Amino acid sequence: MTDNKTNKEGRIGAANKQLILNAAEHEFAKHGFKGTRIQQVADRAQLPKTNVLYYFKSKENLYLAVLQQILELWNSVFDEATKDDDPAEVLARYITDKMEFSLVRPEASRIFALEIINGAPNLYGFYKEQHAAWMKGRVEVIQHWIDQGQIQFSSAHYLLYNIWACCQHYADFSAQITHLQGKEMDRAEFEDATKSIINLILKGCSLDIPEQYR
Amino acid sequence: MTDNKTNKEGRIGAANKQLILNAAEHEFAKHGFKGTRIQQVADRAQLPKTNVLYYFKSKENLYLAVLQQILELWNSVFDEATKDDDPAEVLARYITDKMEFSLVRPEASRIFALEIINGAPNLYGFYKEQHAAWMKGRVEVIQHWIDQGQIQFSSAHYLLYNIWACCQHYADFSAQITHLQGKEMDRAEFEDATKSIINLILKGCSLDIPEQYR
DNA sequence: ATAAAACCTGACCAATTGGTCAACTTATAT
DNA sequence: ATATAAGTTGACCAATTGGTCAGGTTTTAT
Repeated sequence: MTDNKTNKEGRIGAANKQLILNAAEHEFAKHGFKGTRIQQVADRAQLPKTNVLYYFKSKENLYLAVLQQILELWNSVFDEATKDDDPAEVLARYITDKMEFSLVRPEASRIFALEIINGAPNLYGFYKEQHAAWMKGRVEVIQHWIDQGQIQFSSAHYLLYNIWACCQHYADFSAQITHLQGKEMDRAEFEDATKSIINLILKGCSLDIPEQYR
Repeated sequence: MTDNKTNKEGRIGAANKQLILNAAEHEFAKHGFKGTRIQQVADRAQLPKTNVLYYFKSKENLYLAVLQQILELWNSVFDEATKDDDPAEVLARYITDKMEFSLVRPEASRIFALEIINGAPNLYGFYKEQHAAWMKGRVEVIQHWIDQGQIQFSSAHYLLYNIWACCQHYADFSAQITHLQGKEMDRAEFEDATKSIINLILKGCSLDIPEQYR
């Protein structure tokens, strides 16, 4: 007795859905919601347009599915850090995780950025509260470190914003960086950039940089 | 003898063009190029759609005009800084200028970000070389400071990227910040955020923070 | 005064595009 | 074996939208 029994979709459906989601992520990242054509998604997935609409009832539905899939990957060990952890270790690891995501899933990062720039109309409802709760917990941990004098920074909020900004930048603005440097950043350069952010943030907090992140 | 003689457009045209450009900046920032409807721009400018197309031949033309207008404001005293200037002063001022721009022209910042995220297809040609030349000059100045031991940072490029990222963030992600803080940032908070970035970058470069930016 | 240029706009069109539908084939459970 | 569900797809449609055009009014230079 397989799980498929209770599930409406068979194995073909599951495979095709993933194919379509990947194609859609690519197209939405490149053209935004309005700019993306279902036909283009279908072409990239090598399926007829009608087939795309068979699995995802509408364009909006498809977009929401893409968003949801992205948010499931939006994790880091930082999510579970407590005030008893070492700030330098935790922050350096968080920056590393975020930069890794910018490197391996730049399109997911861009979709997220586009969504926020547009005022996050589609994240409302299934992400808003979750995100606010996450933020509250993380701010508490950081604020504790600040209060205890373990790190020096004016505000836990601004510290997090600055970390996000720097890491997100390498995904969102990769076109600009590629142009300015004459070629795409490779993994080695990404690691240099990661170190530069770790150095910046940790020095900014008056923290020593752990050996493994130097 | 006025300048208007040689100019194709009269004073009415100049005024209406500006009205349309402002409306277009708002719409493009909110919906992107594809998502923006000429009709919406016209409504916002309180003019008939045909009138918009009378002044700007096409949607693309209108968009390019908006972009060009934005780039004209993209200036800072940093542009003219030389290696003989004081790094702390110059960097603090640059951050202040960029944050001021994020505060007073967030929509312009967002259009720029959207353009870059989409691979900057429209900036090619009339901005690409100009921007690369600017970057080259600025990197030279910063690299000189690094070589002379005046500032400590691994790479002039990454330093600039990190500054941009932090400042741009407050314009592009204002929806997220507004949501997380429960209200829009006011000028006082913007100044706190600016100080936090100055503190971060200057400490990251092992620089003392000038009195006026504390 | 008057001609030319600039400005204005309602009516219209061709192309695009998200989505529906009905007829069909393939897979799967019993 | 066979009925039922899942998957497939070409034909088609209604709505949207960027853009044209022709005929008008207003502004401006002389």
